[in-house]
Amino acid sequence: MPSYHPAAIEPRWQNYWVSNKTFRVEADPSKPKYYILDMFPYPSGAGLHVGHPEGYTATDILARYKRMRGHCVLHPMGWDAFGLPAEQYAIETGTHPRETTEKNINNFRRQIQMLGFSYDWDREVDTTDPNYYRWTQFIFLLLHDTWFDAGARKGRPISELPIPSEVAARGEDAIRAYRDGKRLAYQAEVPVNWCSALGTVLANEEVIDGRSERGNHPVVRLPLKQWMLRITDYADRLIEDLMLVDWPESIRDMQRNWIGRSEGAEVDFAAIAPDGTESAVRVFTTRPDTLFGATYMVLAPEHPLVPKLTTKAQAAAVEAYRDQASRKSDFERTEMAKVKTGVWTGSMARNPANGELVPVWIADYVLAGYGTGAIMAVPAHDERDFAFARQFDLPVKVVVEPSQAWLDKTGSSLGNLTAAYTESGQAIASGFLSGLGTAEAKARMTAWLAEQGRGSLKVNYKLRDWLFSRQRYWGEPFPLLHEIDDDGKPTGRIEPVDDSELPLRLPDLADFKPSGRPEPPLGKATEWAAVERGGRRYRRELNTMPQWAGSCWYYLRYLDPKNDKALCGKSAEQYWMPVDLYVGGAEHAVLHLLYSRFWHKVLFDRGHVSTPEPFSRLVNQGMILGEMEYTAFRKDGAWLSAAKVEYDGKAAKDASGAEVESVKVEEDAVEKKGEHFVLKADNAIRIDARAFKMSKSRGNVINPDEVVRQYGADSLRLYEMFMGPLEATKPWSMRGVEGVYRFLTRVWRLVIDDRSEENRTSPQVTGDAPSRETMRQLHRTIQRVTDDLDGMRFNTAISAMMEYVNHLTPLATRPKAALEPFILLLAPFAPHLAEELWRALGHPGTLAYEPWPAFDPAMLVAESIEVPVQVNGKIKARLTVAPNTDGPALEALALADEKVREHLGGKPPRKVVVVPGKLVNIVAG
RNA sequence: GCCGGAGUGGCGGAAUGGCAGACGCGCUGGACUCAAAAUCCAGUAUCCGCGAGGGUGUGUGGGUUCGAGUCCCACCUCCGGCACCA
Repeated sequence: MPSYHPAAIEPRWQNYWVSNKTFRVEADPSKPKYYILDMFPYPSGAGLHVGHPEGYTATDILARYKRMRGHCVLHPMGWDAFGLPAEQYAIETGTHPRETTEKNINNFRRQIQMLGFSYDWDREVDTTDPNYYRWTQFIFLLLHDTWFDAGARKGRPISELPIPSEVAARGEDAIRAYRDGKRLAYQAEVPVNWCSALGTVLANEEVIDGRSERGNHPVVRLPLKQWMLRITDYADRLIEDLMLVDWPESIRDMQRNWIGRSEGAEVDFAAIAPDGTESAVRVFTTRPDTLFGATYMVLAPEHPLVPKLTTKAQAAAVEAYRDQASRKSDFERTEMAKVKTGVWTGSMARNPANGELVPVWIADYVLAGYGTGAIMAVPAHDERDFAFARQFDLPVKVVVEPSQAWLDKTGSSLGNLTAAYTESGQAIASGFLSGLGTAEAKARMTAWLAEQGRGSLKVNYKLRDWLFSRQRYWGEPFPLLHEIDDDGKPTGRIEPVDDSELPLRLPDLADFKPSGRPEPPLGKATEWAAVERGGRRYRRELNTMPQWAGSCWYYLRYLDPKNDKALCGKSAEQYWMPVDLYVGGAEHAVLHLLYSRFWHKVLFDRGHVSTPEPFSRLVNQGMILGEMEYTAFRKDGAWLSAAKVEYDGKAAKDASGAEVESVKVEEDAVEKKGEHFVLKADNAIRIDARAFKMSKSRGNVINPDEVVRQYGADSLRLYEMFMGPLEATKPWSMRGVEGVYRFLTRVWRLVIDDRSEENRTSPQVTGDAPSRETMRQLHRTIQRVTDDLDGMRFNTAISAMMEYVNHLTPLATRPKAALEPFILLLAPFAPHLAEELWRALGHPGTLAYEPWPAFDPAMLVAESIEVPVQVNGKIKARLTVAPNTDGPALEALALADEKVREHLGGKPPRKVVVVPGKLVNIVAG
């Protein structure tokens, strides 16, 4: 075979690896383990895009590298295959989601195998396989069986929940209700997104600006009984244990922000209703130190006390406001944030600190779902309250002394603030707090409130409990039974399905069309849903689990995928866990990773896993954009400079908001002038130059099948790694693929005689000893590639190998001893080519477990090195010296240099800085 | 608005505080060829200069240092996330 022909060699090696099970792995306690995991994909109908192989290639390279370094490597792949698209397709065509899913999985598997990844396919998992979701159901039952012991800060079996005697006294049903109220999985009335036009419930991500993503129909919020998971109980541990993992700080930050822990106090205000009765209105504040500055209160429009506190005179206004607020979507409520709205209820409340009466308002800037749904407003020290007070002319009372600098900067005075002062400072006009600093005043006020029985320390979270049920077909059924009475009504008693009956399989449906009512499709499976046990009648839970469920724990199933006694065996778990490296897209930075961590902690508390955190190290691959695009703009046939155009990638508008035409221009019609690209034909016309996210509608999607067909899998792998740092966002370039392909071709020709008809090594490949310089280059390359792999710097590792090939190419002979270690270095990156060349060099079998080449530091020393000499920081001369020349010798050589003396002009230097082996800098007088 | 990340040739990008632009793409010239492709060789930040050579350069402005792409301060732009969470 004369020339490099990936289409011939790649499938052959892929078959070899699969049929020899080259990458099958079993726990081997004599070796160090390495668990390297990819975020498994949702097998969509569109197939793989080039973003998938980016992370997969990085992990594959490391997996192969670690094997060669003698690690026992677990590197599995599977499918996150429940989800909406297959169900939508079923609704439209009647094809069972099972069929669609199977087809898509087969296509994904084919594409992934075509890229030569070294997965252990014996461990493949599929979340829709009953043998898999049997254990998803098991974990749900475990959550249902667990309560969170706040004292011990851990989850414990519900059987260990202490029952208060007054509850016990009320009998079995009371005990049952008490337990149900404490379980980590519980039911609650929660609003869902109901779209009557589509006749279905939608996920949050399917709702955009209060309308359905498909069809743009209105969506209303409708309360429905839902399963919730008590993730908020684990909020503190989820924050604290971020300290245990080696993750990007940005991701940990995002998780902390998402959880949004804030410490403060709950305070009771006594609100006086129009009928004269008092009711406590509880507020949450992080600034109890400013209580003396509270000049009004605000309740969320939905707050339950609103009707009671509304006076007759205000009733109409309040009712109108509440009605208006209820129809606003969350989006509108926040988008309109610039202008604050609200209505006075007509009532007053007593400030517990000073007994003053303050008006009670309702306003939608207070959220019903956070804290207590009510606040004390301190306009002097809170921006939102300040804006509201301005809007409605409410009093502003300063109780924290601003710094003079702040007053100057904002042009404020104590009697007349122009903005809220939100920083800390000394309390003033605050009774017993006056004179204290903010931190101390907070503590003091909280203690005082507690003494008075009017408040207490409180921690709140932005994180809400996890809405865990979906009104969908294609998801895991809940293994729960609702008891029903003789009239067919639920009694409220819920029985878990016995473990021995798992998996609880999804029933087959003939018709996947939505029922038109906000009820789950499983309601149609009447036979399946009706169950009788011990003379009692039950109806199965009809909701299904969200897509997150299966992906929450899949990393555990890989450890022991065939186990039918446990989700994974103890010894496998103890050997392999935790995951050493987890690679995936940043879009899962919060939800998937938070949910997984939560489940893992529950499994940990209940003794199913032995590590507090599942993923020791996390790396996010960057996004791959489409090819660079140059866009010019035209209006009425005349070019318009991009400087005058607003362009979002789709529509272009000029300054007046009128639509303008956007025209794609070729690269060679464009040149760069200063900061911007302009038309070559007319330099006054600026061009928009950008790379966009790949999307079907844009038509800039790169299909990996096509790349492999043209250049081969090794080139695709190499290019994806060569583009730039793994974490960076970077644009695709077909020419770049061609570049690495040429590199691989050069490697091929280094070894194979491409003029011969047969596949034989080039006559230049000899058994000679390599020259000293070649050995130095080889060892330098080994060192660089090894260091770069350890630091996941794939792009520079490839550069190093290219440099080495550039060194070897012009040589008259290519000693085997210089080639073989290099082939091993290349193997993780371009495994098919490396295997082929390894065999051509006379080695039978696979190189997958050959030891990684070691470098000898003694070989790295060059015979001579060049040391630059600077005068006043500018290079003026170069010295060629022995590598070990010491400082004084370098200094003497530098000062003796003719050019240096010229620049010094006979004057003695003021100072000489010598860095041996690096440079000499002479500071002239 | 807040929290992250990033700004380096025509492009992707490289540089433990010590020779800016490695490597690749593109481009230019040359070799090979009847010719082309492929391949190989040489050049390629920018300005001045025929040249030797010299000046300027890592988003902007300041600073620290013998020396700054790298460290510090202020600002600008782009990307990602969050967004009335009291």
